[in-house]
Amino acid sequence: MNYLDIAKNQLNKLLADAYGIAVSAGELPEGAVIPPPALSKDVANGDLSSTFGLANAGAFKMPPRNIATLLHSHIDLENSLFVSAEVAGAGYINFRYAQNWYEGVLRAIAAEGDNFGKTVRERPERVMVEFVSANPTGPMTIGNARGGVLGDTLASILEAAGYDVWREFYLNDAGNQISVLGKSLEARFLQALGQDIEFPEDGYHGDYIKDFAASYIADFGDNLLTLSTEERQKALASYVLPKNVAAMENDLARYGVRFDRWYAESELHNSGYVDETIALLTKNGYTYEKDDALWLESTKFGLEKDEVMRKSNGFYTYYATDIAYHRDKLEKRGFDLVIDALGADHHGHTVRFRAGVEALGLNPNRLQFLLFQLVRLVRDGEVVRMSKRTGKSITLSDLLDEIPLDAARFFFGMRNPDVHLEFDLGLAVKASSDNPVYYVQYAHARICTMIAVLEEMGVSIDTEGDYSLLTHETEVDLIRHIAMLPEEILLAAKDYDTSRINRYLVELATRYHRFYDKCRVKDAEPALRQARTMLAVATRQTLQNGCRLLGITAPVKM
RNA sequence: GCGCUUGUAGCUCAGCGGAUAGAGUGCCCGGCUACGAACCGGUAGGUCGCAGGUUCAAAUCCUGCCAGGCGUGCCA
Repeated sequence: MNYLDIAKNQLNKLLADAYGIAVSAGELPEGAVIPPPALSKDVANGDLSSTFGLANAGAFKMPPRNIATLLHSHIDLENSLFVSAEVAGAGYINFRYAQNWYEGVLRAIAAEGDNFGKTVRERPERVMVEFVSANPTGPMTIGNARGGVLGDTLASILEAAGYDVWREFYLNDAGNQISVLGKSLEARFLQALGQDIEFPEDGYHGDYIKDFAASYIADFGDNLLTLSTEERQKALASYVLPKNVAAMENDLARYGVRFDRWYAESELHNSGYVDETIALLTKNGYTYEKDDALWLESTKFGLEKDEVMRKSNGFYTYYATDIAYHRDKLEKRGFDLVIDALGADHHGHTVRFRAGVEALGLNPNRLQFLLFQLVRLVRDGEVVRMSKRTGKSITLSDLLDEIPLDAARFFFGMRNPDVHLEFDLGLAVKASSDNPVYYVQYAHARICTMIAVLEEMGVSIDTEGDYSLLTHETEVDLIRHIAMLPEEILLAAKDYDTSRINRYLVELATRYHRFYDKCRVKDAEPALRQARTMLAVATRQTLQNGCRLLGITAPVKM
């Protein structure tokens, strides 16, 4: 249950009713706007507040405080979730939750358990999140790591927000990069066999190419020497591709990321779906031929220039294939919404993809993007570019060798996607208070130990308490914060900003630590002890539900 | 040049139309005979990049500048 939302809705109605009375009494003119009630930043100003007076000052030509006072005189809090309403400041009306609101929150969590925080929709929209989609030509990068966490967590959050979610990895196993891979492998293969071959300038220079060539020779010797260059490159690429895909799958699984499907680009080609899609674009009248190439009139859809679909050498561009892929997602498979998680270095794709979708006659708004900025690794205040151990650029698997999984997932997710992420390697492995992961997990472990002690004393964690005894400011504050989880999930889902949940959990842990510091549980009077125990249980549940969304553990002991 | 994006405390970042701009970290100070001190509390620290504009109200919206990042291939 979203108790914040329930309170806001009720408050809206109370305000509308009061306004109706004021209008019929001739005290206020008609045509007011009733702004949605907002959470007060400062508890001194109550829990929810209305800016009705301020918002209508211009229209009514009355001082805001007078408007607020008039409206306030007609607000009836009888049988509501609020205990008080008062006019304050320049013209605010501030409301305070009544006891039954707090009790409702705690009862809801006890009843909902693992489902607390979720929103249920009658007809869930089908959403695909496509993420990582790293090139299968080499190891995954730190950028892929951030994309992996953001995509996977967004998918989880969308599920919790009531969507039917599908996770997909688009595997670029065709096209130019595969032929570059073949060329690079061939050069390394021949070099390893003693031939003096120049390495292609546009080839993949990483040492992993040498390693693969060596591993091929170890497995099969020099049997490719008799083949044509083309066949040799193909054979080497086909040898490496599945190995690399398996390695990626393995690294991602280690990272807690799994996909419903790895969609191979080659399928789009082999099935003729790319041909068919390009034919459709032509039929829609948006293509033309020039310089032996086939062009899309993308300028008709807001792009600066037209784009090539089929190159003069007869091959499709990535763009043509991507349009087919998005048609497959939206039209063939019928997802209501598709979200592509892209690194900011690919942000140019967003307008191009939308243009392609629109040229197909589909609504481009069904395609959305989670753009994230790149990652800067830092250790001891210095930017880290290379792996200490290997001297090469740091890969996802290097990172996982060094950083605990929970820390990696938390750190990659803890910033708003559109800000550059500074990843502090030193901090991530630190088991202390300044590490936010441990701070959150410590709160959970602390609750677990305390509850174990209480149960030994015979305190039940299955019976309700007299929640009206929870009146200390740290108790009340904790409950208020617990109640916000469903709303936080909805906001994170709406903005594609999963870092809200990271911040929420840190805040929740803070509220719990404060409560723990100020309010003894074990030594309290039995009735109060019972109520506080149930508050701790509710906090534990909320921490668990939040951690599950982020894909991190909530340990019983640390 | 054009497009996207970011500029908030020493550092890393929240806040994105409402009441005195917040947190973590770092500096300094204080708190365990205790259900885990991996915790809590306090002091100090800010022309919210700059300049205009809209509004009862601007860090938040609009415009123009300045600075950083990214994009602008018959690469993907």
